[in-house]
Amino acid sequence: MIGLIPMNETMSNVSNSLPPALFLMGPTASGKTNLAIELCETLPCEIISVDSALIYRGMDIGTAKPDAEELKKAPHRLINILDPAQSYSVAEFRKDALLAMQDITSRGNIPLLVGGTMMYYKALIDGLSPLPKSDQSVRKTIEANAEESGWHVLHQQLAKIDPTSAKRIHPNDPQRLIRALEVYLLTNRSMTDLMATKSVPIPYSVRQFCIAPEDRKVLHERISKRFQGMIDAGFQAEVEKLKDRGDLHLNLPSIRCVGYRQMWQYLDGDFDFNEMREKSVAATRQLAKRQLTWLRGWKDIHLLDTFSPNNLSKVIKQSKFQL
RNA sequence: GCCCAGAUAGCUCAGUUGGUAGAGCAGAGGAUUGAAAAUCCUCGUGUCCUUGGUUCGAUUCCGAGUCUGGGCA
Repeated sequence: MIGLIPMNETMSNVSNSLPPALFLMGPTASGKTNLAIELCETLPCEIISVDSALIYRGMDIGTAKPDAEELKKAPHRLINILDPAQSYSVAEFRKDALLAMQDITSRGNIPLLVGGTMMYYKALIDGLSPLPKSDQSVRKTIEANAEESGWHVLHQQLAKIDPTSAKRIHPNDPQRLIRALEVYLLTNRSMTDLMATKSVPIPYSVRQFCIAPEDRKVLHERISKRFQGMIDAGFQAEVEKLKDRGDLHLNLPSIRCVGYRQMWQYLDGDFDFNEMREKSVAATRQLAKRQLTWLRGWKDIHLLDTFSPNNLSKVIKQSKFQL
């Protein structure tokens, strides 16, 4: 087995006894997938996807999922694991990813985690608190209450049972409000209370890399071109097929994915094709912006030269790690 | 060629009974614990098309011009 030994002081604060793992992060359309596949050609790596959209079967074009040829070259774990009617969670991701990492490590290879879902990385690295999983019926009850008395009243209720969370969560943020109330209804304990404990951090010596754009404009250009490419590749037909099933809708996490939501609304007649295109591209830019917000100030991360991730040796040299 | 309606933020537009203006979208920054490609917070100075006139003062009223729609020839 090949070990990666950190040469850089700032990144060597991990025990040498822990197995290595590589993380490759970056905003959407930055070229993560290509770089990861290249890395696999030279390093004994196996890829684990860190992406909340690639998990869905039948959502290929709009998620920029690696194609069959790429997957043959470099298989990705944690893609195509769910039907679009289902939903995933950060806790399930952490569990699945750790299992996959363990499997890869046990065979003497290095887990290479690639993707842009930053909360998944965060939870994987730092661990999660022992919170209950979501419960649809409880959520329905909460939503019905909100419908009746308004979100502000629910926020006031939260302030009584969990003042710390209420302070943290904005009254206009229904998603987090529901979650905090749900946790209390399911456990009779406040979210703040439960968050006092956290699962152990990741048992790996993690090397984190980021492909960051030197210029936002360049990324915007890539996003726009990529969306046109998706349209040319039959994105509309892909969404039509999902819509024709009849059991999917706009409230599902899958259909809320960037591009899918807008195409769905276009098919509903909410706006014309051009508007759909503009809204989709804008939503993708906004996604990239949020990803960059996570990345800015991310600890122990090494920046890579964005749009020329061509040469593996260069990457390794830049990474300040020695094989 | 004539008539009518427009011309205000990157875009779509509102508005100022004359005291130099504000929404939505886009954009920027931030948050982020089982939906996260989600959800939410904060951020608005721009020759108010040009040019004459009236006025203490015009983006606003009047005239002319330019451009863009629509109608009539």
